Amino acid sequence: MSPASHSKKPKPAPLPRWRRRSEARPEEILDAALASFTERGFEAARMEDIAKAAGISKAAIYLYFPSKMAVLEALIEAKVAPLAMRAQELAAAGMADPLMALRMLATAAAHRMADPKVLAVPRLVISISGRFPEIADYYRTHVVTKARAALESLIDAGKAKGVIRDVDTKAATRAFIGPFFFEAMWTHVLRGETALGDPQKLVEQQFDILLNGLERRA
Amino acid sequence: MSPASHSKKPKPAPLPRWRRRSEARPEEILDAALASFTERGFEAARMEDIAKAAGISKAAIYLYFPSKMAVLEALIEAKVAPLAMRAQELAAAGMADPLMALRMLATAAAHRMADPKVLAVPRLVISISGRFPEIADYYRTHVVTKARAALESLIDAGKAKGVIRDVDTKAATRAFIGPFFFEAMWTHVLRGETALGDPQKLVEQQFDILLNGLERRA
Amino acid sequence: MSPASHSKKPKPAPLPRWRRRSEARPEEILDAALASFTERGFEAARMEDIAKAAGISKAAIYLYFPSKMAVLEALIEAKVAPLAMRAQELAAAGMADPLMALRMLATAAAHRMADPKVLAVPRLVISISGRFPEIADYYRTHVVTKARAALESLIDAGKAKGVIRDVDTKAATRAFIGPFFFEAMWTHVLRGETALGDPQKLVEQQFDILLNGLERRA
Amino acid sequence: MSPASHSKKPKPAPLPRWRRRSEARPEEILDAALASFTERGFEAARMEDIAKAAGISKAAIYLYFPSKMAVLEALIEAKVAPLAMRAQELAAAGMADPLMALRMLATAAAHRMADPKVLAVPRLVISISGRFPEIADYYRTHVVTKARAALESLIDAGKAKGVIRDVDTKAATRAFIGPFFFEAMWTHVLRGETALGDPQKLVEQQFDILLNGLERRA
DNA sequence: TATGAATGAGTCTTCATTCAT
DNA sequence: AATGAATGAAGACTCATTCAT
Repeated sequence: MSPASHSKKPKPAPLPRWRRRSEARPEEILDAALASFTERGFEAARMEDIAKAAGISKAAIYLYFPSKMAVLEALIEAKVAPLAMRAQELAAAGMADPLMALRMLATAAAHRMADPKVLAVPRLVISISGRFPEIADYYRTHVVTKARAALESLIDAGKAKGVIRDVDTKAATRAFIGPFFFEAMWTHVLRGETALGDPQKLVEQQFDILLNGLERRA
Repeated sequence: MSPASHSKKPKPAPLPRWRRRSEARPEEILDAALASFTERGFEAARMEDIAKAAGISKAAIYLYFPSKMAVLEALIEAKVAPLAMRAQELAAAGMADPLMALRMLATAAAHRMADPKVLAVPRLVISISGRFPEIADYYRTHVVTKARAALESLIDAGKAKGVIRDVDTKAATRAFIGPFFFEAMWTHVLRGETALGDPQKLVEQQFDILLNGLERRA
Repeated sequence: MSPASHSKKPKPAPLPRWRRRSEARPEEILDAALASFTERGFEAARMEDIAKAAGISKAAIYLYFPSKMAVLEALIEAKVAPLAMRAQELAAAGMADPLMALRMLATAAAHRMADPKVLAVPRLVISISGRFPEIADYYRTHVVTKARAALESLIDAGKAKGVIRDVDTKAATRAFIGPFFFEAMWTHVLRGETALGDPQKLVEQQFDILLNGLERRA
Repeated sequence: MSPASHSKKPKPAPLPRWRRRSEARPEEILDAALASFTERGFEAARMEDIAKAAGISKAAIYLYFPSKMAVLEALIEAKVAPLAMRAQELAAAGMADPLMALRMLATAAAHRMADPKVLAVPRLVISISGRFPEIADYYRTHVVTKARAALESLIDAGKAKGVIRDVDTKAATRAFIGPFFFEAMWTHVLRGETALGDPQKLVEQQFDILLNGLERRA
């Protein structure tokens, strides 16, 4: 799938300065849409609300996107693009000291997770995956797969360097991502109380187990 | 919250065999609804489709549930009740050998996860949590919290017995649940290929890391 | 129109004593229907409510009447029949002393008006007259026209006897009925406070004006 | 009660001529609604019909009124407002010669009664009074009570001036209104034949009795 | 570019009526 | 005679989308 097949992406190139504002419109719409979609779900979100949140009229959305579905697609695409790139950069940068890199990654993730908006897109993807499987595919291919790949390369590097045991790489990836993913869902989706206002603590605890395991050894 | 306020469940006790049918109706409807809700989302699911899937007319649903929302609530409640109980039983049964109990729990979970329907309710809860936070609360309170509690008691038991290191219990719980949850999402929601047709393998790999950690030690 | 063309009027004549009860059914239904129709209007009244009020099941109504409309027709017919007869009796009985007869009629009317149910049928007729003009016609022909005729014959008798001035008979009829009709609407339909708990007082006041006029004469 | 809570009446002041249309809409809708409600009753009237009669689409009604009920309320309110005012004006104007004023009032009423539409609102109120008593209250308070008050002040003025006998004022009011109200119902609701194409004749006859009474005096 | 007005295509929900027992 | 279960048809209301300006 290629989300964002909305045919009217209006960028005729050189526009006078005083029209810059309207160039920002699509993004404003997308932000408003993300908020609405997350809060009420794709179906229940009303174009009118999105418009209001974006500060324009309902009809104006159609100047930028041909349909509600197109807004969704553009939204996913827009929010996804940066992520894939960052994952690869981080992986590359961390080759020298993979354990340290993982720890930094986890710290960064824990900090970002404090912001509920970070989960917005994944939640949205989960909630519409039944109805629009192509979007799930798109998200998997462009985000999750790449993130996993980045992590796997770090882990493999760690194994090569001898600082990581000879574990199953995919399993190690799951072990790394899983707890954070779960905590995020717990906090922001299920609205459970986080034991830890301090993300740093979350990372430490998780890494303690991740690196040393649970079992008491002699 | 008490989801499932469908007021008309008629059970006057001893009905002739050939009328039993109507007693089964609510459950049939709930099953059909779960399928529809998961596949298309709560909003997009049409009562007509649910009815058709349950083999009755649209209007007949309203003999058993006063509204679409009530169907949703009844659904959550019905699917949740058994879970909470099982969690506590398992925990109790495993006090003697907590590590073994955890391993068995993981194995059971891995096996059940092969069935996409197992994720149906959690997915549904995630997808409507924005719109109906009370349902998220209900699910957290009645399912996730109890499952966590059961796991925590096992882990604490392990620590008491000296077979588990002195780790943060909540973190250990996350480390236990997270990877499975993540793998389930990957497979059934994001439709990613599972490397492992064999759930047993998944458990082993995950436990290898969980118990022994990642770090190579001297 | 012939209201009450419901084909299944079930009266096969000689029924065992223990079935008497079911013979009363049609009337109970009609009473319940009148209450419902008056309270909520013909359209808004639900067969289910009528049934409940009559102490039977919804389906049972259809054993006696083929449709909701038929219930309405039977109802009007049933409530109307006695009235026409009484009007003529009263008129006949009053020929000897018409003024006294009118006064007695008014007194009787005033007393009955204390009971809101008396207005039930007229209200019903008014409220459905737009939709079912035949019913309005039926009511006019069988009730109002006959009542007017009875009054007119009394007034004519009074004129013949010389106790009533040579006024327009129809106008006199209006002058007689109008104030009571208006007061009834005011009290029971518009829910206005009656100045008079005492119907007798209403009659006296009205007759004072009716007989003596408003104008002060020398 | 404050019927007519339709929140979206858009009047941002100076609109181009060719858009005035939309300003007239609410009234057009109300007129169409009154016709439909009177003809078929509130429940039986379909929004689609009202829309068609107003020359717009069903959905368009909802641009101006949030619900069918709101249309009803707005309707009552709109039709009621002018009446109350007029009653008071007339009363005030007639203080000098109350008998003449009453006669003129009656004449005006008789003429207006020739138009079936004049009864539309009262009929509507009667037909829904069971279901929506607040509307009956509203109508009583804002129309009937005021009209009565106006008449009563005229009658009291007549008594003060010595041109009207010392009768019960409320009774005199009923005697004045009643016959016209009854005749209107007879003609337009019960579809009875009016003896009088000539409203003037109706007034004369009625006043003959009203002023001089029925009884023959020596 | 921008929008207020308008609508067609739905969806939930209700209810008179029928059916099987 | 009686009823619980079931349904077809209909109606209020919503909303993505289009149109006129």
